[in-house]
Amino acid sequence: MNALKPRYQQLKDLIIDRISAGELRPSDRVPSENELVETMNVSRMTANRALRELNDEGYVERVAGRGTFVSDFRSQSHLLEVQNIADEIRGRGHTHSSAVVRQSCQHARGEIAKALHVDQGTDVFHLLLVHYENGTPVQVEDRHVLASFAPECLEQDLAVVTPSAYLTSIAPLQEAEQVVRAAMPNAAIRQHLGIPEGEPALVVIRRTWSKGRPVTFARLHHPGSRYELTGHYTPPGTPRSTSADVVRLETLKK
Amino acid sequence: MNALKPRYQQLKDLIIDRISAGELRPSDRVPSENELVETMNVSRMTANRALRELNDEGYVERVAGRGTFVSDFRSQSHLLEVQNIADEIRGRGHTHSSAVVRQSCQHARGEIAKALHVDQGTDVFHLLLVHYENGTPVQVEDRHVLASFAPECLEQDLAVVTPSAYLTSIAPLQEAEQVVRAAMPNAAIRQHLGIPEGEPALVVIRRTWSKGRPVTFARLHHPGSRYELTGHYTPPGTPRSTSADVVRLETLKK
DNA sequence: TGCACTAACCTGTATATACAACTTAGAGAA
DNA sequence: TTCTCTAAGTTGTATATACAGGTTAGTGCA
Repeated sequence: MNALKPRYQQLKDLIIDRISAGELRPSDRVPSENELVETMNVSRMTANRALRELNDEGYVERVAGRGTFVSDFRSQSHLLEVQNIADEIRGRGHTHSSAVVRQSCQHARGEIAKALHVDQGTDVFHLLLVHYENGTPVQVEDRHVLASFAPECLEQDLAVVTPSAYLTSIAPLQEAEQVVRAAMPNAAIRQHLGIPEGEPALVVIRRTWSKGRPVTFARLHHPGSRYELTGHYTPPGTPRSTSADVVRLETLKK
Repeated sequence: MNALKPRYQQLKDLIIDRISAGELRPSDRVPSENELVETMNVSRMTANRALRELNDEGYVERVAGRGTFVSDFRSQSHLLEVQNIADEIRGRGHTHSSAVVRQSCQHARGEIAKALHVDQGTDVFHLLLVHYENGTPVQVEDRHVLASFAPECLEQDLAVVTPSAYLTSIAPLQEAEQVVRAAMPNAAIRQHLGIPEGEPALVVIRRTWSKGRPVTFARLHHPGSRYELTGHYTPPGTPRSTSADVVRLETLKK
């Protein structure tokens, strides 16, 4: 029953776990092939395969003659791939945490009412959270939710279950619309993100539909210096291979 | 000099070429490891690595006991409108024009060489253009093209046929990778875009693949105050999750 | 006929070995 | 001191070998 994983996969898991646990940090040295041969009792080719695949998947970078080093994950997420920032961060093996700044009921007005296709004065919940990756702020989530769609929204502990996780648990999303902008954040946003004046923010404005109507409208501010969106398009070749190969166009550790 | 590729890479290229040429069609059987051992004069482990990586990259699917088969990837190319800003602008009923600032041959180094997967010093063409919508600058295109991919690049009048239009006329694109960032542009970029100091830029960094290798690397700067990216996402029961949903991305003038 | 079994494939993994190329620390010479 | 060169360690690749397990066609028995 317990299908034993291949040895090379066990090695990969072991190293990924150590990275996830923070035991190995970006640019730290990963045990060399020969060290793995001795400590893990495998052949060098098996250790080579484990480290090579971790390199292909972006977890580590290998330099002939020097060694293998933990990649400096730069925050990135997939364009148009609507996903939970908590999952995104955890998918990088990092720790997600968040703080709830505001969680209240308001009457929709102006832009919000228009975006949600409701009359002025309709009840909406206003949520303001800061999301942290390994303790560093990476997103300010300023979200409005149609109260009739998620009536128990104010009772949720949104620091534990993120708004988008909670909302998708209520009903599947049908459609999402995103706008990406570069903008100068105001002082409040700057303070939440811990960025200096003059640094731009990457702003994602997202509307999500469920049951045929828009149910939530969110402004997501990210620090321009620490966050980027990646998109990937493949007509004929290479559908799979997780996040694979392609993504690294930055990160030389200096 | 022509650094000889590893044997396993030669095998991969060979099979990709046969797929690209239509000689091997989806669900066709690919030569088995043992057949490659005999016909290509390699060891089985080398053939195994080639086929295994092709599997990881989605070109083929392998079934233990049965064999290796060309993946059934679906029909081609949307994204082309994304590739060409001239079409996007004209699609809005506006007038596109562009000015060529630089069109020269350089030796790849640092980030460029890394992004294009070539050695330092490899010939690349450097193109710098400014694109205008109704006379207003909307994009600075800073592009590097593998010289071996587009040897006649310097003879083109890129103000008439945009670089991306010219490149797609040479060979179909296999894959595109995009990164979106918010950043403060330098003085040169600011001047080209006609924006004041302190205004952020929305930067799209795009790499495109053809014939299995990255062939061009472009940085596209847009004025943050006048440009945004919009995307649309629908999660219908698309069996192919990874590719199709990430596709539609269009620029909109505010 | 119908069925079970087997032989011949195939992929998946693991090991031992070998050589090449690269990097760096340190020994040793000027 | 400063420079050069070497030795050790590292990754990258290639091969030969071995065994496990999945799949299929075909043999041969009932």
